[in-house]
Amino acid sequence: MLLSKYLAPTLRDTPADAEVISHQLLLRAGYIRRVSSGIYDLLPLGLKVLRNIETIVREELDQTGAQELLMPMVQPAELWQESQRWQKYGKELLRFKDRHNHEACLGPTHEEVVCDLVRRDLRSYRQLPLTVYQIQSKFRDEVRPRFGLMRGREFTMKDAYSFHADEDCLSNEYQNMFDAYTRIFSRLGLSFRAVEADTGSIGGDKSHEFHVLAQSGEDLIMHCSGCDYAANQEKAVSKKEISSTSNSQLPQDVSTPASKAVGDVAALLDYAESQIIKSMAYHVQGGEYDGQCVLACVRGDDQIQEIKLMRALGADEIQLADEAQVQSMGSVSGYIGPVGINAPVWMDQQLSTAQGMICGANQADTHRQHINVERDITEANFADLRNVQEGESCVHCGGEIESSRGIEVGHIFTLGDVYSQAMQVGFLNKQGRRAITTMGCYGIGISRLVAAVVEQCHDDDGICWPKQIAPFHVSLITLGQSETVRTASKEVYDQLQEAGISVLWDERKERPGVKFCDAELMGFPVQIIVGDRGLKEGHVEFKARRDEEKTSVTLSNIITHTQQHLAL
RNA sequence: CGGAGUAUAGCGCAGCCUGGUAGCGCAUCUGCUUUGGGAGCAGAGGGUCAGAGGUUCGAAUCCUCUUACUCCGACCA
Repeated sequence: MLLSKYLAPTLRDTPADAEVISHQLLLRAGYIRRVSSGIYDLLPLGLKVLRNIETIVREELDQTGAQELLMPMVQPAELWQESQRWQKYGKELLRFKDRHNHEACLGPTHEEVVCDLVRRDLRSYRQLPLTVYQIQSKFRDEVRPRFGLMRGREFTMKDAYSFHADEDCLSNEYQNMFDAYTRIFSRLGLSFRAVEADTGSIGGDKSHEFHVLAQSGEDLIMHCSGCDYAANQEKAVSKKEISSTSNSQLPQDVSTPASKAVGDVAALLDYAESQIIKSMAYHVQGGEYDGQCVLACVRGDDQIQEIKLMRALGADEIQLADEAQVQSMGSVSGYIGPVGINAPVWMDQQLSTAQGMICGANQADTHRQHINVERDITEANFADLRNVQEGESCVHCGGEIESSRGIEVGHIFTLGDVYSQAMQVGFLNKQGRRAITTMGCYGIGISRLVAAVVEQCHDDDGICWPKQIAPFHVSLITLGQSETVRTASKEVYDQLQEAGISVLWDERKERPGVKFCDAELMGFPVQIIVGDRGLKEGHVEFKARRDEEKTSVTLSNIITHTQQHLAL
């Protein structure tokens, strides 16, 4: 391919609206262009990378015995109504009507469609297990698309779905997928980590996320320095040592004018922050407490983890209560406490045996001290509601918990029968009885991976693609316009292609500096430079993208030298 | 959806406060020179100043509304 004819427009300046490095470099190096918020053109270079990633994903999934198929992007509302998700999914589901006034949506995920497909033909346990997958465009009308390919509204995803006769079989496949994912991300040359995760709106119970470690990651993951334990912050647990105080005094109000924040109260009354019960009122939607307010409590030096709270409550959505809602609970904002409040109380389990605590007294400028949770808050429910913090101890090995930022590029779930029950994906089991399949689902954000790789593989000059997914193996750079260099370049160009090495030939009438800079920016693993200077001695120059130095190689050796470097 | 901001040539920006000829750098085109890490000189093209309304003799500039985009929060591959 000749660069002069190739649609790979590079930019000298960084576009102002690109925040993260992958977005900037992909725009500057001519891989992507923005069409609309969260919606991108993949230019030829970008598409090549995407396809190369797909190939690796495909190879590894085919290895597991999963079968590739392709489901539609446009999906009828009926299927989503059947699974109840037409109501539950919210605004991320882009809905519209066709010319017959039938409601439909753009698929953000394909559980409904795949269940509908499988249930039509599934008769017997003998047909199970079955795993299918597809690589396809998804559309999620994200509230806030950002960071280019990292969080688009339209994006390419590999999604796989497995169907099983029993839980053991599902566990098996889950592990298969876990292993396949590990191979995939390793082959992509990524530094990544699998972490325990919350299952979110997809539902089900067991779940791991695969995170590419990067400063720009949107997720916080907690992991142990001493063992394999790693979890998304939404899910992470830890041991926290708290020096227990015993208290025999009875609860007593204490005046705390203008002291709402935990720190103020602690300072005023000379308490440790961990002696304070931090109380937050939430308005709940969905589940047992639908439409009500509940009170959530953690120690003053902890943070409430709202995802954990939502799961404990079985809620679909929670929001901090507003002033009026706080009043309806019989309290005053800033002085909320679990004693005598007119609302269900949920406390972090660390508080279950706490003594000598202080909390809001539900009246202005007043707190209540000498609280023993067991004695004084008898109606409370307990659950893990707190955010794990760095430096706490691992529940498995006692090691220290550390945190990293990560880009979620894969997520695997055991779904159980959440969808198969709703969609009635049934079969006859060994006993001849009708049973419902148990399911797993497994996603990889392919287009997000393009960005994630760039986040991990770049330097000040541009992208440094791993050779497995680089759009071309070689940038062939011709310096000058002389007949000699052209002829020599053409020869190298032809021979590379014959050897199965893909090459983008920069034969433009540009100055050397421009060509070098563009080559670094685009980031192919190898640069071969043909100039009059070297040709006089019968050689060209070879430069690996990651190396500073160029080496001289004779014209006759350049192909094998390149082959060896790429290990093709 | 809440909060904050931006919108002027392909990209990066100035001009706006204090209303009066639409500008700079890079990119593009032509010519000459140059040619091993984003060249120099000379010339040229390119704009409904996001859109609509208003104020005014006169609006990129002041006012109102609309739209798009970005950033910060809650959701996700």
